[in-house]
Amino acid sequence: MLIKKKTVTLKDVAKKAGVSSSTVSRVISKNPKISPMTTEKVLKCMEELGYHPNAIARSLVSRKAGTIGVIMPSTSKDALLNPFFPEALRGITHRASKSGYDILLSTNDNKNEELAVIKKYINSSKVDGIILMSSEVQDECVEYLSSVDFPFAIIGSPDEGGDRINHVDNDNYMATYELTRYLTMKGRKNIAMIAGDLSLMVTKKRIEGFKKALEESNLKFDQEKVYTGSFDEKTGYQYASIITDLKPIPDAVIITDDLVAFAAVRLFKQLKLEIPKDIAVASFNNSILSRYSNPPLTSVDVNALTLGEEAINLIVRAIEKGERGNKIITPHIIYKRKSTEDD
Amino acid sequence: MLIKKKTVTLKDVAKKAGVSSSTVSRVISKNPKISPMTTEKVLKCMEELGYHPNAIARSLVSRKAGTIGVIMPSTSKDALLNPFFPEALRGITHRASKSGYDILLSTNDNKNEELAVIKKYINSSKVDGIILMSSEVQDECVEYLSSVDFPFAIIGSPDEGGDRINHVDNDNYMATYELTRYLTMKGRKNIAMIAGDLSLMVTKKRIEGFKKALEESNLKFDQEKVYTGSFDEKTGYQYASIITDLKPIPDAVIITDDLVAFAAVRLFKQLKLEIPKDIAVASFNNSILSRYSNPPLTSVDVNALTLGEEAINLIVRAIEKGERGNKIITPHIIYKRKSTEDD
DNA sequence: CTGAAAGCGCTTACAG
DNA sequence: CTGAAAGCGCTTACAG
Repeated sequence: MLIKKKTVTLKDVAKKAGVSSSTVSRVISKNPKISPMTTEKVLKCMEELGYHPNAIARSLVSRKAGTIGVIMPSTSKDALLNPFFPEALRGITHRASKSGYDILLSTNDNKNEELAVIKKYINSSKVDGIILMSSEVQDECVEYLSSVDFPFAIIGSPDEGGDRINHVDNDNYMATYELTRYLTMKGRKNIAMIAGDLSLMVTKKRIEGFKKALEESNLKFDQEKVYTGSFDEKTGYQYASIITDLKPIPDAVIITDDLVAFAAVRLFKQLKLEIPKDIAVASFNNSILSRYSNPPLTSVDVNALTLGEEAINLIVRAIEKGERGNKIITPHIIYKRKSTEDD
Repeated sequence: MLIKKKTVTLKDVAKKAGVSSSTVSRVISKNPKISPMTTEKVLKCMEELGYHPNAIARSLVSRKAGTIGVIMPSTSKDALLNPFFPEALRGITHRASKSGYDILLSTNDNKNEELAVIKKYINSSKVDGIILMSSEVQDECVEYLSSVDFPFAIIGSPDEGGDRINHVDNDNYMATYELTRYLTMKGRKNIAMIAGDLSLMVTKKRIEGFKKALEESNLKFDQEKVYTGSFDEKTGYQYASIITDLKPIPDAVIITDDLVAFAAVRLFKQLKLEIPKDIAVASFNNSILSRYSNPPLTSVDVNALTLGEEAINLIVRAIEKGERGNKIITPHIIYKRKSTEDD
């Protein structure tokens, strides 16, 4: 058994400094009413005793946990393999610490569990606010958080009630519109799309942007050529092989994740399709994979780091000022690479 | 301004149930002395009032935060891009929630900040224990945690004092030994190594294993052919080009990260070297990259998920039973793929 | 500018 | 099996 060092409390400091607890407390919270002399004396005693305020005790009385809960999506087990999440997480932790908050991280296996975690965090008063790293169509977690009016922010877009829900997102509609238009300008006329999980808001938006761009290019939007399903390696192969079975084979494909695109590219190459000559490939996330692919892939950088940082800005305002319905659109960048550039 | 719903406290439940606070508290903590009748009555009142115990208040009196701090390494900015970390994180959060702990996550930009975060966590009583996701030679964070005897565990190996420090690791020495021996059995006689950051313990161990295997194979260990430096894309290109400038060019190279290996492979191919005929490539982490590479890369799977889970097991025992110096070795698997198999 | 007192929401010996 | 009381380490009106 280890010898438990008696913890130094505010009281000890007060006694040593010959002042009241109130005064010490005020020095800690930098209350300007305390005289410089007293402040200095107290500070010195704190130093000498090695005193550190107990965050738990402060939380109890101030009713602020000083903590933000971050909920990783349950959608896909390999979600964390997608560099989007770690990158956004980095933005979150970084900005949070600057804003004086700690991050409570949770992963979960399914939506029920996700909701349970959220309720636990809220009911136990462990967090002051919550960030949802993704949102689904008809997301029950979003609905719950809205219904109890607990401070929260979404990375992504809510299905509905966007004017009441804090969220930060790229303009996925516009990004996909631009990407598609770029392909049509390059002369592509038969464009397929591997769009991701249809229960995700992002998927919905991207398909809309895709559709709009085709229409404006006087190309037919063919629902049959929009493939939806979970994001993983298999998906890439699977849909890519369906696509190559089409007659005629599409001359371009937009894929909503580099990982999936990478897998698709491999199949195309196995089938001796030349990229971009026979089929152009454009994807999202601009991960290292897209740069390392052969040929390098044109990809939309969604700037996950910024999304994470802005999510913290939103949640802090929600917590400290009660703000709701703030919306931030962060810029995306289309990196044009060999996979779509034939010249 | 939102109407602040008065929070339901234990007292409210007590009043409604017509019992004392003590009794309600005992029901919460499932104290077996409370009669079934009373328990039921209290439970019913809790239900009806929508009562949930306040974790902060419990923490204050029980002196347990119910939280484990996880420190991401500061070594490399793109550390989170390496799938090792997200994967380990998933193991951590998953097992932690099963053990009744929440995870406080921190990233930081440098070692000083890392130490500052650790001190903050400890001094403010926000965490019951700390997991370090990597360890350096002469790691000041390890030294600090040891000196104050705060419960902590390392994913990786400590530089010294291993018998007093809880840690979970692969046998990196053995893994690299095996990998090297495998290459020598395949007839490779001139093996180089891109070993990673020399300040990391893992680098040290792997180099030792490499050396040992060469000696046992009666091959000369040439310090000149062990390249150390930070883990990033550039490193791959850089050292790969140094290697290809050697005369004769090595017939195999071991690279301690898939990402770096991937970059190296690209350069080899640009220089028209055939893999594995001219140069075999073996790496670590078995990320998706290694499978997607052309040719697919032989890679050591370190099983990051398990490392994360075991780290929680260690820290929980450290917190709840005061255990120190526990050591867990988790198995690695060498996935042999085309990049080393010529036949 | 400073202090005494009450209280944040719980737990835990102690007593019965 | 249950309750009254003290206390965890802080903050914050209130009073001066």
